[in-house]
Amino acid sequence: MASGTRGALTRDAVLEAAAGLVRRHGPEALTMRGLAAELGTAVTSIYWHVGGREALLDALVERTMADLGEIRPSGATPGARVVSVAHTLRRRLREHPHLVALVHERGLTERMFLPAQQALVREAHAAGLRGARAAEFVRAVQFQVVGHVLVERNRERAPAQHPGEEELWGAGAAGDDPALARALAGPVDTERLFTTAVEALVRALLAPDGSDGA
Amino acid sequence: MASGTRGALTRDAVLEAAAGLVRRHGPEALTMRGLAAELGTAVTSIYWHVGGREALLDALVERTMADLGEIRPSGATPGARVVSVAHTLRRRLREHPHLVALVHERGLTERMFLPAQQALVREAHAAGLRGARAAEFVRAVQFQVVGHVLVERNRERAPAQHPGEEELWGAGAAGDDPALARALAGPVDTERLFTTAVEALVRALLAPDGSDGA
DNA sequence: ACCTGAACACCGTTCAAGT
DNA sequence: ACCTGAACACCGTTCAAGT
Repeated sequence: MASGTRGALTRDAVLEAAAGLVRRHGPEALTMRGLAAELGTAVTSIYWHVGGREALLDALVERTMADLGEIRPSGATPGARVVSVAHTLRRRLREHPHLVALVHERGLTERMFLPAQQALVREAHAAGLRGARAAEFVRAVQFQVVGHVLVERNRERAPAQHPGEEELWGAGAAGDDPALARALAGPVDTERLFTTAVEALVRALLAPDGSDGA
Repeated sequence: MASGTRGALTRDAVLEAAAGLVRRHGPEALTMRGLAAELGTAVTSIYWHVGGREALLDALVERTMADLGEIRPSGATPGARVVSVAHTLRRRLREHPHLVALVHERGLTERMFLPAQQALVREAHAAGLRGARAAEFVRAVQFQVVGHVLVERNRERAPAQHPGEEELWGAGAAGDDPALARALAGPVDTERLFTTAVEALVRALLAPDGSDGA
């Protein structure tokens, strides 16, 4: 069991082992005692190197968030580049399935978005938005992307829901629109939905005639 | 301490006491032993009436979700009515601060939105959308609203973030747009942001010329 | 049918003691 | 400086026993 690198225990070795545990079995499987067993050391050694469980999870989030890296927009128009930033962030977050929940529990969703924020500001300026309008645009995209990822992760974890949409839209409950009933009863194409929503939001907020101009 | 209604212990009395504990101190404060103490009964009696902790939380979510009630749209146009549905759902969820996290943990965010779904389908039809297009519209609004509430709740729980937007946008980091730097460094008007985002999404998706029409 | 105490198998954390 | 075992104060859950 003790897969720890023999020799002196280091803070990094503890974090590495903890990250592995979380990656393989989720955050709830990370117990101080289990981690110590995996490292072949005493529980209390972990406290010496990284502190308690909370500090350990903090360090883990920090470490994973750091290698999300910077985000390079691509596309011809500001709108297209904003959409590309959204897609990149979503993809990166999906590569670390447990991170999202961990970050959410810690109230760090805001920080999660920081690397993307500068890029979005540049695009907002390029699209002619400035000041408070630009800030609101950046925030709207941020809430949209992070919110979508949270909801998406959520429904992946709980595939069967009762009573769910299937039952609700099973019969001819949708008046005279069977195609709609079928669509709502079936699974969601979250990738497509994400694209649709982000594109719609960007289109509306970058339109020359915003609804709250003045 | 024992605030329990004297006499026979009922499933309802247990749920009532549990709901009070969660409302006052949050879900993590709900322990089987603490609840038993509050009820002036043995821990194991709770197991007889409602089952374990997981079943207890399930019942609590069920019960709170039930009194979210149906949603009546208001407004002159379909677009305005959709926005009103979004606002109503957001307001109701904010009245039960702990519910959102509880529902999220249980993977029930989808169910949370069911009462609003029928109303949205009606408005989609009224706006001329049908079939898959209408379904996608409903889903987009659903993800938007629930996602926003999740992010909003999250940042309320963790007001101080380091390094946060304040530091990032403190200096003249935003090129030549001090108004934007100030806006991004300051707090978020989530209510206004919610309105802006929902209105933008609805405007774009209900526009006669959608970007992905056939 | 309803309620009980005791016991089991876990937790995270602290602390005094070792080297 | 680093690591240890023992102990503390909790958990949720099960079970055999009571009435």
